[in-house]
Amino acid sequence: MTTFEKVYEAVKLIPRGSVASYGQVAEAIGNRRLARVVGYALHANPLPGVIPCHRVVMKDGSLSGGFAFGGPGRQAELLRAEGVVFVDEEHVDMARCRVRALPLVL
DNA sequence: AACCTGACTCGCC
DNA sequence: AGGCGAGCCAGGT
Repeated sequence: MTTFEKVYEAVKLIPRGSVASYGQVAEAIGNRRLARVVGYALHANPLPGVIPCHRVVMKDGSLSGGFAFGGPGRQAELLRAEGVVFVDEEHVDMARCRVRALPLVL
């Protein structure tokens, strides 16, 4: 099981209507410091249609930026469609929508 | 095969 | 309080 695959597994476990920070995903695969790799993993091989990468945001709730998958605002659009609360146009309300306990991926 | 870099996060200055 | 460096992995040059 490569680190990338673990990342994908963890991200797939994020429940609908919730978001997780890169750090949380990294934590879920056993290493918080892998946060960077988590982001790179999603960028390198998004496995379109399988991995809800729109549910992964920075720890302060900010989205990845306009260069992510569908295009600028696409991520926010998808998240809102799932009922995720936004504090502003590009910041998720982490206090409410962040996953409480992301299962550990082995 | 080695080096650089990239959707991050935290700790130290 | 804000800026910078370190730690992690994989893929391209």
